[in-house]
Amino acid sequence: MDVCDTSLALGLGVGGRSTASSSGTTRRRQEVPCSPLRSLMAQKQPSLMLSLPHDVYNGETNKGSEEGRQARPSSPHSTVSSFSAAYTPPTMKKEKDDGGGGGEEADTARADSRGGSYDDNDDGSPRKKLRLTKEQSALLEDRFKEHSTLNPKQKHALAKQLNLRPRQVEVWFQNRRARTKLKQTEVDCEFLKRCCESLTDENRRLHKELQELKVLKLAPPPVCMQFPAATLTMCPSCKSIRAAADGPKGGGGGGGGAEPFVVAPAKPHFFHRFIHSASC
DNA sequence: AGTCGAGTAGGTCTTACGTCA
DNA sequence: TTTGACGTAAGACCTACTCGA
Repeated sequence: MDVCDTSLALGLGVGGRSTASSSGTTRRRQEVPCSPLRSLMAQKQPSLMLSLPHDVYNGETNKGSEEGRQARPSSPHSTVSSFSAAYTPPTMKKEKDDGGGGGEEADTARADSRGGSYDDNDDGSPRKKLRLTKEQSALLEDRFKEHSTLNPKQKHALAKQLNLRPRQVEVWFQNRRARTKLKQTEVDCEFLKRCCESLTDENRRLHKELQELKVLKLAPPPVCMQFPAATLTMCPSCKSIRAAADGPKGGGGGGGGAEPFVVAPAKPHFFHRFIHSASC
């Protein structure tokens, strides 16, 4: 019999998500993309196969997620535009019904009352960058925690509430998603690194054990092995292995008080979280 | 140097519309 | 004339990248 190969395969199947993580099928992702490693981390146990399923994100996807779909204007000629008053591509129609947002574009142009840092100047002078107030940021954060994406209705409502343009809200969410994802990627990367190190150590250890076993195999069998298998019994409670006193053949004079040979319960030498299932 | 609002490029998806068998 | 399939344009929205305050 051959000794099986105990080397560990460390498969880091980093499924290539094409740049178009928007692998197309999704329109509106409702939540922060669930990192492929989330589940792994949840287990707190690296697996031997650290594969990143090709598109976990798409698992969440919602070809059928109608919330976003419904929220979306059903026709190019309908309703809501996410573009701000400041930027309206020539080809685009001005929004007609804007869900009551018709007037809010005017509002939002004067978005900040705290210094007018954001003004739509037609005179060509560069626009100053907006800094959101603490209150605005806090509310946006709250909403982001609830949903990482907004449907147009929510966007307009939030914009109105914050006295911002819908476009600004939209951009904030876009940036927030991007930066959340970036952070998550860094965390995932760190986690994978640790997994890799851990598995490398484990592999090394198993190789060492394998060598030891090979040496043992060449050595004379341990004492317990000198008994015929049929004469060995294991105590169900203490798991001790005993040589049965009255074996089929050799009971002979054993019946008396002859203390049978006792082998201490074997430690599960090979047990390890990584290989437990495999060895069982 | 890091943060963050904003612009842009390029992608997918849906809808409306025209054409054709 | 009607109808279904198909191609296309337009618009909306997304991610990724980038810039600049």
